[in-house]
Amino acid sequence: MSTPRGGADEPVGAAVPGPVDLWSAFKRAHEVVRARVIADTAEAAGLSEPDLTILVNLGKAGGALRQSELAASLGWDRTRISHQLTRMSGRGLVTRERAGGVTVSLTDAGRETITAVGPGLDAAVRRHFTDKLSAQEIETLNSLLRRL
Amino acid sequence: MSTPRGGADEPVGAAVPGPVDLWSAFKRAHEVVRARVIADTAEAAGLSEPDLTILVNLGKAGGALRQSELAASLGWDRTRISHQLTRMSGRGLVTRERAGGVTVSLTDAGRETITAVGPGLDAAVRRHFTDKLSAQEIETLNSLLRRL
DNA sequence: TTCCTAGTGTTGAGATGTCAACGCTAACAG
DNA sequence: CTGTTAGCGTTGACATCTCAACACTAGGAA
Repeated sequence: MSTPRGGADEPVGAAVPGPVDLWSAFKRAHEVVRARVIADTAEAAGLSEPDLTILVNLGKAGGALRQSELAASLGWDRTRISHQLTRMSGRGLVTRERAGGVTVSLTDAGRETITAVGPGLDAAVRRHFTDKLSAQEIETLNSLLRRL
Repeated sequence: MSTPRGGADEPVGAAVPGPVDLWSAFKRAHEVVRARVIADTAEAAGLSEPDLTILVNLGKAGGALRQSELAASLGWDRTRISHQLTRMSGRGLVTRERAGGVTVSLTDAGRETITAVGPGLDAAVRRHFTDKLSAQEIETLNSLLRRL
C-alpha cells in the first residue's frame, strides 16, 4: 500500500485524496452522467448509446458519410464500426452502399429518430452535467480536459 | 480559442463550446486516460481493466469482502460482479465462499498480482492524469466531480 | 501482365456489460 | 407449520467491444 500523502509535510486531517482516488472519482462521475443522459435520451427512444452516437454524427454530417470517416470522427476501430453498422442496418436505421469505399446513410426512420432525439440530448446534458457546474468550473474543466 | 466571455447570447461564431461539446470532451478525456493507464498497468500484467479494479478494491479492503459490499463500493450491478468473479475465479485470482452472503477473497496469485501492479498503477495515474493538472485544477476537479 | 503494398471492410471468437427470470436464505407474520 | 417478503446471488440470452485473420480494391513497380 502506498502512504496517502499530499505533499512533503502535510499534517493529517484533510485526508488529501491521492491520484488514484481522483481518478476513481473521475470514472464514477463519467459513469453516472453517462447513465443519466442515456436513460433520458437514447433509451427513451429505444436506442442504445452507440446507436445514438452514430445517428448524431451522421446527422451532423448531413445524413451520409464514408464508413472510414465516421470511424475517424469518433475515434472508433474499423471492426467496431462494422459490427455496429451491421446491427443498425438490421434495425433499419442506416443503409450501406459500396462506392469505392462504403457510404453509410440514414434511412428515413433513422432521420426521424435523430430529429426527435436531438433537442432532448442537449437538454439532458445540461440537466445532468453543465447545470451542476459554475461558469468558473466549466471554464477550468474545459481547459483541463483538452489538455489530456 | 477566443474570448472566454459569454455575457448573453453570442451570435453564430462557435466561440463558446456548448454543453454537448463539453460533454464530448469529457468522454474523450476519460477514454484517453483510461486507455493509457490500462495499457501501462493491467495489460502489462495480463489483466483486464475489470480484473484490476476488483483486485485493487479487494487489496484496499485487506484481501476479502462480502460480494455485495464489493459491488456497492464500485457502484456495480449484482450480475456484473457475479459474471466477473466467475471469470476471475476461473483464472485463479479470487475464491468465493458461502457464509451468510458470499465472501470474496484474493488467492495467493491474486495477492501477488496486485502487490506487483499497485505501485505502477499509482505512477501511471500520475503520469497520464494528475501530473498534467495544476494543484488549483485538481482542487476544482475534485470538488466538482463529487457533486455529479 | 504479374506482383507487391496500402487502405478498407468483414468475419468469428472470446471477453465484457445489461436485462429478465429464477433460486436460495433469513426474517417475520398468520 | 405455512406463507410472505426482502435481500442476495446465479444463470441464460443478447448486445457490445476487441483482437486476429481474412478478403477485396486500387495503385504502382517489376
